[in-house]
Amino acid sequence: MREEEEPSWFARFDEDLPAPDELMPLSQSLITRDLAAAFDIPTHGGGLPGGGADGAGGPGGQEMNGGASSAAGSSGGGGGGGNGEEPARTLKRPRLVWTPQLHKRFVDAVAHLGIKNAVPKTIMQLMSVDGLTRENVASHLQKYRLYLKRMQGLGNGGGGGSHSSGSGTDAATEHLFATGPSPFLPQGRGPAVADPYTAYAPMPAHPHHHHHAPQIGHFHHPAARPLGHYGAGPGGGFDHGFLSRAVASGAPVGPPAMHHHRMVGGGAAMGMMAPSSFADELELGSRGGGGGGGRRELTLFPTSGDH
DNA sequence: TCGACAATAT
DNA sequence: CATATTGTCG
Repeated sequence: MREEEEPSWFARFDEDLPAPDELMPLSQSLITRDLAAAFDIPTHGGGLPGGGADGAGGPGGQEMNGGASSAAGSSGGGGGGGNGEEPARTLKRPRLVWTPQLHKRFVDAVAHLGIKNAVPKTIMQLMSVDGLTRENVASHLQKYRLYLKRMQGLGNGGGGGSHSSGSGTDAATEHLFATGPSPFLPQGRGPAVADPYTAYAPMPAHPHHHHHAPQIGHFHHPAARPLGHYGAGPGGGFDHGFLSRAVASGAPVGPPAMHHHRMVGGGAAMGMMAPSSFADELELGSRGGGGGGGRRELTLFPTSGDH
């Protein structure tokens, strides 16, 4: 029984979630491609991972070819060589690697916003992920919606089937938007929306029909590794994990120069934005149950219907 | 070859 | 802002 539904959710926002655990937005991923690939990034030799040492596994390097990004590269030779400077301008950004963590943030943001405010712009701001642009979110948003739709339309099966069918709503939905109109809603609008949307569920398995390749997950190539809490420096870095914007390592590789958020000119706008807390925890390596061997990692969300 | 993700264009 | 389309990697 839940008694009062206090706005605790956001209260916890600044409380239990600075999560240094995963404060690694895109920088890592972004650089991984262009910069790292081109000249091995100055990961700040210092040792970004502080101790980590966990090898991240190396940048896999996804596209070695020029592909899209290459260009920047300047392959040519000459020119660019030495640039010690960041080609902030005119550089195309590699590609966004939606790592599970990032996705979780995305989902959480959407969940907390409510379908009504779940618009790319707001989501992006709520996420406070550096380098993330509206287009990125928008693109992913549509994918996410499709996924939800798929699940809804199908009644349920989606979830993997494992859980019961039948019943109803997924647990996820429960803590999804339904309750909790954001306290910081723009105009205070927002009486509960209660949208019958489902949320993201970690479906363990899907009859992936064919597909021969082990294609694991999606974080295949990027070095994507949650490690490395960049941020806070030894001196106190950030106040309290508020905005994680600003990449530490020196070079926000990704974002060329977009430091201007344009707030809504309207007025009240949202005086919020600053929560950098989300419950993120990645559960990897599900071993065990499964069984058997069949380790089929799924992509962010299984989009497989059947072709 | 197809499948899927992300970017881009409308 | 949402949707459709294209390109690329897998």
